[in-house]
Amino acid sequence: MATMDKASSRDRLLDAAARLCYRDGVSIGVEALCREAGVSKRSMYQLFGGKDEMLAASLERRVPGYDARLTHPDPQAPPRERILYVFERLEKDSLDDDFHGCPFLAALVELKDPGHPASEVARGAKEQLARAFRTEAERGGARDPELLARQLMLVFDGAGARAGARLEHLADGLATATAGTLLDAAGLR
Amino acid sequence: MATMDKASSRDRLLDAAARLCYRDGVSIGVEALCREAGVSKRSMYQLFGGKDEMLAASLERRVPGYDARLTHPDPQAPPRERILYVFERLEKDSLDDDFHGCPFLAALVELKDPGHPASEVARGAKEQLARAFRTEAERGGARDPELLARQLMLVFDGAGARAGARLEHLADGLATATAGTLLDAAGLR
DNA sequence: AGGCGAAGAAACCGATCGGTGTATCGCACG
DNA sequence: CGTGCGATACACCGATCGGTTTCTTCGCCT
Repeated sequence: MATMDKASSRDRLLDAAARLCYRDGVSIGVEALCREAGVSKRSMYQLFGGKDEMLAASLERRVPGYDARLTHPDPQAPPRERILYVFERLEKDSLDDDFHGCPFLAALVELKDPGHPASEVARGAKEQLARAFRTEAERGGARDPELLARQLMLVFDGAGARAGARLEHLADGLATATAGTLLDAAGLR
Repeated sequence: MATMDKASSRDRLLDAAARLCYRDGVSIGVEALCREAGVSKRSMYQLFGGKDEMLAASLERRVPGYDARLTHPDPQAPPRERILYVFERLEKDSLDDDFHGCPFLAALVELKDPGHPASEVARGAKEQLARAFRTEAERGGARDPELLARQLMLVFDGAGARAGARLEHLADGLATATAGTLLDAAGLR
């Protein structure tokens, strides 16, 4: 069923939404989204019920890949390495010309409504990264794992936002160095 | 000239733009802006030439007050105190129900175009704060003042964005503590 | 008092917004 | 071979977008 040219209408729609919303912001029109996906507006509304729901679904779909991209390939690697890997990845990604920061934070900033379905998805995604930091901080014997995780999130989101807004170039390892300083101070071996 | 009910049309327009854009985002309509300011669209276009220019002017107008608000009242205070004062202010401001983070960073995130007149103003405002950090870092004898200033900006913008997006509560001094750790590591006396 | 310019109100422009209604098409299934 | 459903194309809805035009009103200056 569905026009399976390559992917389902639903998937093409979610991909188009992810790409265009990331590039142009969530204010992008439904018409443009559907045109890009090669799907009729009618199908879009039947599949998702509205722009807000589709936006939320689109963000949700990005979560696993986003997390995987930031996760050190070796689960046994030392906590410090696994944490710093996240910042190294961020720095590498930020070199891309079409890098615009964390898509979840951007969505939260753009739709200022915390009750928006997409906002809740985005919040969940950010909490997931914070939890990952916390877990590694505990594993590494940090003095205050929760505090360290929150500090790392400040640096991660600050670096992402600033690099995305072209306020900062992370090429010299600024984010990694800053995270490393915080790890040192937290006694993370 | 002008209806000087209280302030000039120009000033009322800039204030309305600052308030509404901060609360609802820069996608707010020109109509709503003018209605709020009690100024006709005609006058708006005569005064500023377009929405983009008015938005830029509105942001520019906020710069001095924004800087003043973050600046320690005593210019002779120790650099460490003057730097930490910025983060204390941020934390206090973030408690406000209608806090939505740094208006300049938000504008940069929302209008993704770095060439937008308002984006350039916003970039200037952020550079000004970075310079202030750098100056204090030098005064305090930090090991690498430029690096420290950039690190502090990561924390400042990360904290502002996350608190504004309701991802974090800074009430416990998270930002100040993080900044303090970085100051320690930089050897800032 | 007369007149001039600045500002306001409101209609208007084409385009787009999110969202629907309708009629057609194509394909799988009975 | 139908039949029915899912997807499409496309017109359409009222509202709003940024921006312009017209007309009127009002305040100030000579």
